[in-house]
Amino acid sequence: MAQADFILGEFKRKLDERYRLSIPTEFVESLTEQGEELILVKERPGCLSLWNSNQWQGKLDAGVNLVRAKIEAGKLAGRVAEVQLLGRLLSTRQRQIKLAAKNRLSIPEGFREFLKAEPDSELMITGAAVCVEIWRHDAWLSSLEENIPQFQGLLDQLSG
Amino acid sequence: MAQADFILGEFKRKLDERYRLSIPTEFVESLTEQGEELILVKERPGCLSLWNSNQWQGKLDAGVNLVRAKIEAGKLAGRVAEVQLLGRLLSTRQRQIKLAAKNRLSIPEGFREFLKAEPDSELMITGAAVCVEIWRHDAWLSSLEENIPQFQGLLDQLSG
DNA sequence: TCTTATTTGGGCTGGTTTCCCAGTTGCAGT
DNA sequence: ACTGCAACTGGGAAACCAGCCCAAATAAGA
Repeated sequence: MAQADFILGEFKRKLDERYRLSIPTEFVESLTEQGEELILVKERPGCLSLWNSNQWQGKLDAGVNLVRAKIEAGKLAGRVAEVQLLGRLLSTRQRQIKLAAKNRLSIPEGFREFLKAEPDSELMITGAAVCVEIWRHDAWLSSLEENIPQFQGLLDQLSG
Repeated sequence: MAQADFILGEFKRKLDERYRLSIPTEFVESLTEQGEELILVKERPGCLSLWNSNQWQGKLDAGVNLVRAKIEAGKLAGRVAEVQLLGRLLSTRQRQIKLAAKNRLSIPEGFREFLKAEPDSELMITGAAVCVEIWRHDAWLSSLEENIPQFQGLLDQLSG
């Protein structure tokens, strides 16, 4: 996996009647070595994201460990309900998956409802720099409309 | 590539049934050394622009590379969502491509819809000083009608 | 007019993507 | 525990598409 490079590009794919779709080889190669597991995540509505395990763990562990440490230190004693919620979200939000032959991903129950994609519908698979995202087509369009104008500002902000 | 010279001229070309068209040698030579990659960009409706990678770098990649470097250094760990958004926008807006033999460009899926050009339709390929643009014929005409009157003013403004 | 270069059209091939079928697993009801 | 239904998995086959190449047609130049 070429860690340094951004994952970029967009592809249209069709969900088959068994809720499976094939991920472009290009993306699979930038995400993972052959055979490795991937992490499928519910990050934003109308979209599922696909991460390299290690990268995702790094991103997640950083935050979770902090919380854990705080709990140990008794600093979150009064906020048990919130910690519980966090735990609940951690449970449903992500799942380890493995691609089948021909880079085929079968979207698990639970993630289907979240994506709200019907069998036979068109999906957009796009590179999002650090991960790959699978969008319901209409959600993709509206997300673009909303965010394209901010492009330059965002770039300035991140690079500045 | 003659960096100093403006790229000028216009040519009519036909999109074949496989969404391919040949770029005039003259343009290819001013854009790039043989074999180099080019950047295809959705900049304005009805039109795709074709840039030299390095020149595009000046406009944009400089910033993008900065972001990339920052990520490597772990400086954007807390702003992954923004990086993702940036990646998403980069994915749809631009794409690295390579010309096939005979300077033939095949317009990728995704850019076809943006250009809204049917197979067998007429396209205008025009020099735009710093890049080459590929216009749907009708979009070209209306863009001309709109902008020609401003020519003198623009020239004065830029030279003054 | 003849030669050369450019543009356009189409064939072929190998890799992707989609479709289809069969075996398997898991669950529920009897 | 057995049976039947439904969902999931896997693999093969067909369809599709992009890239590579060649050849005809057209334009340009000598």
